[in-house]
Amino acid sequence: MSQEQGSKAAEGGPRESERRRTILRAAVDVFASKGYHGCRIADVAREAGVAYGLVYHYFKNKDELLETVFETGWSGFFARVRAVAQGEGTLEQKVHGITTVAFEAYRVDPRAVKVLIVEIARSPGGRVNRQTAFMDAIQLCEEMLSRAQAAGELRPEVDPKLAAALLFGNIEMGFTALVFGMVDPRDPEKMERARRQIAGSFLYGVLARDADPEAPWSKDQEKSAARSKVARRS
Amino acid sequence: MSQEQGSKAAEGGPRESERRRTILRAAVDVFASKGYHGCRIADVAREAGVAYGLVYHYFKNKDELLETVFETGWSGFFARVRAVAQGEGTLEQKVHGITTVAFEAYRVDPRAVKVLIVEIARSPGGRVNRQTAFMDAIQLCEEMLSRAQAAGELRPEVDPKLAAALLFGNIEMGFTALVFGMVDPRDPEKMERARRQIAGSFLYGVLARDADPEAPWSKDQEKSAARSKVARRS
Amino acid sequence: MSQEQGSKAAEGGPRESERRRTILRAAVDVFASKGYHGCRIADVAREAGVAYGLVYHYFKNKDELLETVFETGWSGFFARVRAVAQGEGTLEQKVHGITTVAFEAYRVDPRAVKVLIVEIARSPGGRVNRQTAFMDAIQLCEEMLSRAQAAGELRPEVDPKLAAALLFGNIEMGFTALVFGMVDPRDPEKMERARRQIAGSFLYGVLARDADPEAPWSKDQEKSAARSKVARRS
Amino acid sequence: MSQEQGSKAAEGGPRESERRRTILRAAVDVFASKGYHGCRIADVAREAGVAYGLVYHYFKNKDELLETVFETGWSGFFARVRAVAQGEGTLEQKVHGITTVAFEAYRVDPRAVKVLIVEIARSPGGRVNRQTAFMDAIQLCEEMLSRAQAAGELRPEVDPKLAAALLFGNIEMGFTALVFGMVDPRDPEKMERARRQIAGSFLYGVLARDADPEAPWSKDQEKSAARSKVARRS
DNA sequence: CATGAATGAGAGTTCATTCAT
DNA sequence: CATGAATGAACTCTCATTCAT
Repeated sequence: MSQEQGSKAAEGGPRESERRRTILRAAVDVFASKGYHGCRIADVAREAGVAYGLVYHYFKNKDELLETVFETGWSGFFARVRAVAQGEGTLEQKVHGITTVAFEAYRVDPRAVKVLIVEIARSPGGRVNRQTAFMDAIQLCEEMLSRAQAAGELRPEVDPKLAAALLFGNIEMGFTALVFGMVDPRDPEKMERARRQIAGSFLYGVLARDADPEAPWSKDQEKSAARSKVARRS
Repeated sequence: MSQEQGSKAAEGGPRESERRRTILRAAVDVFASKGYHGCRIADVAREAGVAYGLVYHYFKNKDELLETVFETGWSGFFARVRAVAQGEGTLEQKVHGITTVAFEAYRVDPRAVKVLIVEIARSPGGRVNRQTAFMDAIQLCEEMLSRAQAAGELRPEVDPKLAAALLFGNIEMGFTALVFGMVDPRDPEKMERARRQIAGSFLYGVLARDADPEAPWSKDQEKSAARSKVARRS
Repeated sequence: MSQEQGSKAAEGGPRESERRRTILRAAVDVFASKGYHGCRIADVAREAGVAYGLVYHYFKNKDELLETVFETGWSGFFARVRAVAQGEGTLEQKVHGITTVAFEAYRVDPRAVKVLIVEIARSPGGRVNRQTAFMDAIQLCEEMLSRAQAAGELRPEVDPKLAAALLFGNIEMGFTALVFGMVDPRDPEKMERARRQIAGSFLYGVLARDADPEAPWSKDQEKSAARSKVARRS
Repeated sequence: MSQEQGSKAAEGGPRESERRRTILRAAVDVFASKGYHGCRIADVAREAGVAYGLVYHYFKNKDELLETVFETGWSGFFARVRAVAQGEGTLEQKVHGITTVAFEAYRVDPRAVKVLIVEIARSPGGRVNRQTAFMDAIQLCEEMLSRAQAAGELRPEVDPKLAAALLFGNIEMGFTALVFGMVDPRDPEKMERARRQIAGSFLYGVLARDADPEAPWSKDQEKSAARSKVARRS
């Protein structure tokens, strides 16, 4: 997706038209603030500072524009989640890794995340792509959880599919809390605490509890901090 | 809601117009299947089997119709949640009660819940009411959690507001899983297991663990099941 | 029009239903304040304090309602104008009489006059009745003027038809001045002065001047004629 | 207006869109024949030979279209009237000038005048502009008459404001007579005679009568009658 | 590439009119 | 007589999409 280098412009333009990206960027912003249905192509064009006929040079129609916004935003997120889910580490590490990916995405581009969450993930009658994509992520985590379960990290009575859904439910609710202004996104410490609570809450609910007498996010910050990122299992 | 007797004002007083309820019901169904933006007033009218203009006899405009769908659905849900949150019982019982209320609502009228979740709770630029209502519920739970925290039921380092949000995040994601077809709503046992996982997952994450060494979904099912306040039928 | 003694009840009901008159009255008021097109039947009904289905008991449709408002208001006015125009007296007396009738009508029921002037006399594509009625009045005055012309009261070169139209033009503009608030209708003296100026202005323009050899506004007729800037043809 | 050359901005600068003018022209015609309320935007579009939506490309809504029709027609008329009223000449010359401006406007574009008179000047609940504009013209003439009165041209007992209103009342009634078909607009001579009767009628009513100390409609009819203005040719 | 005028189907809303009670 | 729920045609306005320049 990012390698569209074959420039159509003759001289030597880089991968993707500058204009196209401008429009995409504008679309993210406008969708985020007014919603997909609440905005007009003209709004996107104005935000991008181009004539609105130009939008149709780069995108077949409004829906494809939304689709592209989705792809662009989602593919990066998905790739990072997959890297974590299929990489090395304990389940705990992976869960913290996934939440970190999510929160980082929000920090970098909250608007894009908002569009993903609000406009796309739940749009009724959504195109196949979107539902599929969302399911893909859950599927990915389900597999991760199944492997963990097989390895004894996850309690056997937990349903991996539902647990995967809940993981994203937690993440999404965290975002919602951000979007609704319940947490100040500019306070890194609060953000990190929220993230840890989300990951921790999930983990407590599903982790096998054979060997961990300790509190998830005990007063002993060092300890808990140490746990989050790196993982350790005594 | 279930007593549709023939006469207009036979037994229960003046009530609400039969037709008005028919339209409201149709609106719920149409919104649920095609989304607010994707449906036309004509669809609602056809679904209700009434003339186009009659919708406007009972509702000022499309938006007020949505608003009313919201109020109608939400107020009942909210009242039940409040009864549980402000009633008697341990935090654990209450959390199980709240999730039970939510799942019961879904069982009774999945379409209405879908509209609440998909169309309203997240609609961008939503009317004050909707956002407020959602916040109200979280506020309610926050207070419940604060009291529990003061009583030592909740670990002190947990942020009640965020925890309240996460509780609803869990519930909502459970619904989403249902809506997306990940759990078959007609299988009561699966439903109950999902509910218990959601409640349990949340509780594990926040409960003080001095007094309850036991797992919520331990083998000893009777106990935890018994706690489920609302929908238990011993 | 003024003898509405009868009771509404069946036993001794006179000519017209009480309710019907109430509705008619309301129609006059509503038409006067919001215009024919700007109001709904519901407005008339509300103003009259009746259910709006009732309007259709007494009037076939909205247009007939307007028509009736017109007839009711116009017939009285027309009858009085005719009495003056076809009665005894000099042309001067008659003209003063006609203006007096008009101003009196305004004093008694300004709203009705406003409807007559604003809504009916000039409505485009008006029904035959309305135009006819207006023309009838002009016709009436034309005949009056023709007789006066034959009697030497009117200068021979004056066109009676145009003069008749101008008479009503003067009257109407006087009303317009009232409607627009340029003259306070509650000041009888000002009203009378306005009326006299209107009648006088008209009379000056058309009366025969047997004994006035002098030019109206300059001794030198040629000169003044020559002054007519644009359209003069020496 | 008459130079419809092919190119968009060939000779006269940027101007106004050709299409916009076409639509405006069509609006005048349609309003004139069916009235503002009686016509649909579709009628205007069809008359103009353009697509429905284009009307909304150039005008915000139906009301703005009417407003623009008004401005366009009125501003030209008003400017000409002002040029006369504030220019050089005797009161008599000016009054003749003003009536000439009005009749000329009718000759050039009777439809536009009809819309001005029938649809706008009297529309109930009209926008500020319209009423204001009408008042402006009367105000203009009132000032003209006041100056004339100070100069002794106007009889002192005449109220300039009312007289100004009556002048326009006369003019307007002349138009009405034309609109109603009482005078054939294609007969220049009849038109001119009507115009002169209107101007003369007004002048007789208000001009100072240096040689006539008597009341306008005194008992001494002969004298006052003598002043008839319209058509005498010594 | 870029522009924005032009198109027209579609949707929300109004309201005159009917009719069962 | 009286009521107001019910009907649906008509109309305004929007906006995605096309296309000539």
